[in-house]
Amino acid sequence: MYRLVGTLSGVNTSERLIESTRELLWERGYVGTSPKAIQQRAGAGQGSMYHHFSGKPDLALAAIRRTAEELRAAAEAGFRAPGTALQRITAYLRRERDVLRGCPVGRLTQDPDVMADPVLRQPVEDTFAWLRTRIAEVLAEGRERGELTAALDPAATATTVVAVLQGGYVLARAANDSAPFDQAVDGVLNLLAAHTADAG
Amino acid sequence: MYRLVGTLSGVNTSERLIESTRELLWERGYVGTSPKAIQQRAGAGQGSMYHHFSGKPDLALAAIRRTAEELRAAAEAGFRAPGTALQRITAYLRRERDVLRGCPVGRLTQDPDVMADPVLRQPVEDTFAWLRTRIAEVLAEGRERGELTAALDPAATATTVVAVLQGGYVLARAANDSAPFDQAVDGVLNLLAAHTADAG
DNA sequence: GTCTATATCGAGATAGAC
DNA sequence: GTCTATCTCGATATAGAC
Repeated sequence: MYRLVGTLSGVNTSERLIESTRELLWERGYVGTSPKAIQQRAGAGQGSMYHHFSGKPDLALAAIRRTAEELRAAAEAGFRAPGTALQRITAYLRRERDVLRGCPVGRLTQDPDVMADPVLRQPVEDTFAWLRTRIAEVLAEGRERGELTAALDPAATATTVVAVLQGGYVLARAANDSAPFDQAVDGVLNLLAAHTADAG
Repeated sequence: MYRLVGTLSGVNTSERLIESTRELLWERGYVGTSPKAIQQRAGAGQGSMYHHFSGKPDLALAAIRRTAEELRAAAEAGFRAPGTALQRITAYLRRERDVLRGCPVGRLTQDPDVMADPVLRQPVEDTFAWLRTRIAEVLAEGRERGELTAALDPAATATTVVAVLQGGYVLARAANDSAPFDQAVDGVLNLLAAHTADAG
C-alpha cells in the first residue's frame, strides 16, 4: 500500500504544518498568517507546532524554501521543452496558472517582515535572480541560432519577460479577472515577434 | 504667512491621520497597519482618530482614494507632455520613482482584506483600468500619426507596459536594488523601438 | 509527539470625562 | 475635538502533564 500524495491527511504533522503554511502565506502573506490559523488548517495542536518548529519564522522559512524550489522546478521543465527560443518562452508564459491567486514568491516581496529578515528574504531573491538568468540563456541561445535578431538584448529582455508575468498578476488581481494577465502576455509576445529573424 | 506644504505638522489632525495612513499602507500594507501605529505617526490620540473616522477601514478608504488620485494626476501630467507617442511613454516609464518602495496602489492588490472589501477595492481597480486605457490612447494616437506600425496592438501593448512597471517594482524589491526595474523598462522600450515606423 | 493551561502583549474599539 | 480608562480578542509563545 502506498500513501496518497497531494492530500494533507495521511502525511505526518510536520508535513501538514508546512503545507498549511505555504497555502496561508500565498493567500494572506506573512503578516496576515497566524500560528493559530496554521494549526487549524493542519489539524495540529499548539504543542505539536512548537515541537516541530521553533516558531512562526522557522515554519515560514521551510514553507518559503519549498515554494521557491517548486517554482524553479516547474519553470525549468518549461525551458527544457523542445522548440525555438520564442516557442519555449511562449510555452512558459502561456502555461496554465492560477492567475488570480498570484505568484506565491512574488507576493512575499510585499511582506515587510519577510524582506526585513535576510534569511526569509534570500529564497525570494535567489528565485528571481535564477529566473532572469535562465530566460536570458534561452534568449541568447535563440540569438546564436539566428532565430532572434542581434538587436535583442537577452538580459534586459529576460527581465522584461519576468516583469510582465509579475505585473500581469498584479493587474489581474486589480481587475479581479485573469484577462489583463493574458493581455499583458499577448502584448509582450507580439513585441517579441518583431524581433524574430524573419520578421525583424 | 503661508503654511509649509508637505510636512505633517501645521495641518489639522484629520489630515495628519490620512497622511500617516497613506505612508503606513505603502510601507506595511493594510493588515500590517494598526490604528495605534497610525495615531503615533500622526501624533494624535485614540479619541481623536475615532472622532474623525469610524475606524480603520474608513481611514484606509480616505487614504487609498487620495493615493489613487495622486497617482493618476502624476501619470496624466506625463502623458500630456509633448513629443511622439513613444517619447511620451518613455518619459512616463523613466520618470523618477522611489522604486524600492514599490507602487502604493499595486501593493494593495496583495492585501487580502482590501481586495475582499468592494469599497476599498474599487479605487485600485479603477486606477489600473484608467491607466491601461490612457496608455492605449497614447499608443493608438501614435499609430494614427504613423509613428508606430499597424502591427502594434494598442490595448495589449498598454497592458504590457503597465505590467512591466508593476513587475519591475517586484523584481527590484526582490533584489533589493532598483537595477532590475530599470532593466525591465529598457527591455520593453527596446522591443517597442522595433515597432516604430522607421525601424519596423 | 501531543495536549492543555497560562502568560504577555497588541489590535481594534467603546465610554465618558474634560 | 481630544484625552484617559476600560474591554474583548487574537497573536505568539512557554510550561509542564500525559
